[in-house]
Amino acid sequence: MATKAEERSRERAPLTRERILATAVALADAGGVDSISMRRIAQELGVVPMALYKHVANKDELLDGMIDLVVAEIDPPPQGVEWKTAMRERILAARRVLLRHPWAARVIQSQGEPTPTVIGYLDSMMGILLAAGFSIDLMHHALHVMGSRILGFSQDLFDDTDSMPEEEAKAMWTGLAEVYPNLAALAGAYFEGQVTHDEASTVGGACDDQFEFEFALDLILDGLERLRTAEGSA
Amino acid sequence: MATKAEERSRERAPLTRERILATAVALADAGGVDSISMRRIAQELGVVPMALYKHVANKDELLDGMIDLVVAEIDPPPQGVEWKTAMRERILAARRVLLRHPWAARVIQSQGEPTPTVIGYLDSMMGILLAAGFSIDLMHHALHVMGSRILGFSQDLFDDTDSMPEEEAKAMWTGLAEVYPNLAALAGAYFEGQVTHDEASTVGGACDDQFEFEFALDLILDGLERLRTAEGSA
DNA sequence: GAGTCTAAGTGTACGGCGTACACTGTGTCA
DNA sequence: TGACACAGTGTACGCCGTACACTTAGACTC
Repeated sequence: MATKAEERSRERAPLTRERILATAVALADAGGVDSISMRRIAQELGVVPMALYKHVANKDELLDGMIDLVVAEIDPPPQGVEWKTAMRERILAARRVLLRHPWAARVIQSQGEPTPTVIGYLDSMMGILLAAGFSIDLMHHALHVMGSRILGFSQDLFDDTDSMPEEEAKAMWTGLAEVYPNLAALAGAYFEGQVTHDEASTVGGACDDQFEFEFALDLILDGLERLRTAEGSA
Repeated sequence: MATKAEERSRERAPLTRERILATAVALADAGGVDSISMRRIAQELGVVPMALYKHVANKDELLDGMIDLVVAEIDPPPQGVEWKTAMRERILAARRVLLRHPWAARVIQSQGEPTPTVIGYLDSMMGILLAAGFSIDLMHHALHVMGSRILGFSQDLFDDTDSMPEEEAKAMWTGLAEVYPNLAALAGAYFEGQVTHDEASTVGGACDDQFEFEFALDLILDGLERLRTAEGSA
């Protein structure tokens, strides 16, 4: 009967939780979060929707599984460097992963409870702080200060004018500027080339996300470092 | 014919965009974000679902309208105080509003473009910074640093053990602590009463959200103040 | 008044969703 | 050989947002 099984597996690999999750992630990478539906995933796997439920309890659990897959991609923290560098590198590693899976930030936020994998990640972050001599109290505050940034994203309220034709971006900014005086200042500076950001900004966008992310990250890390040394000397 | 109109209005006020939005907000306040569906809102108003579409383009626009209603509740910034105080107060005012409408943070984040009302709010925040002598560049960075916190929330990854029976909370923490060594430290401190937070913590929760929010806010504001004065002297 | 025009509210219907539940088929082991 | 477990199927239900064609009622003109 091996023949039949082989034939079967040649025409279609058996369904597994892993295959389902991988397919779901690929689908989300390609088409955004809206393209993950149980029906769509099943179709991609050449299977009837209800088949998925033999390997995954429900959609919520599937989303958790997808998050785990993504978080597992984050490189471990570098060893033998001071805490600030370790934390900085790890967070930027997380950011790189989340940029590869742009849907993940939103899904992580909209899921209620963090998955064990996420908790494990947080735990290792706590480890870095405690090893550096942070008190438990300050470590606790530190996590709250960093908030979501610790996972490599910081849902901004404004995407600025990413990937918009220059002409259109200009029209938008000046349109807005008529109503909002302070936004006008920002827009003006942008079109004078006055706002530069150290590097040449990404493809003409008004705002280099990566620069802003690191700027904020460093401000926060420096603030925490000051508190840590103050705590140590007290 | 006034009689008939009066009779009609006695039995049911005419449908308006305002009435729809107010009902939607009330519904969300009462039952969370999942209880806002076009059908549910219509039912609440004693009207057929499609009637809503005469006053609201689609569900997305309805959500935008709800956000506007909420953002409009935020008190204006105090006048005649230094920038840090003004910003702090305004952000805490925003937080108070968002605590009254717990669904709003999630909705604001999941809507793509910010509404004009939100942009107006951000613009007034920019005004505070510019008036305090921030350069346009630093003002821009500052907004990114504050991120969502500027609107009074900071989607945390962990809700700690809010509103959970003490017994259950303890079991959860110690259960987690077996697998996650650093979390164990936090749990230990909590149950020894070692982590105190200045005030008595809210109804026995491990973690006083308000305290954490203000701690993070102040750390960030202090960091920005340092950058501002450094910039001024350069 | 009679007739027309407009806009508010209705009713029906479509294609999507997650998933409950009863089924079929196939491989394993007694 | 027959019992059993379990992967995958098929059908169906009750939600969802909303397109589109309709009735109805008030306002406005002649």
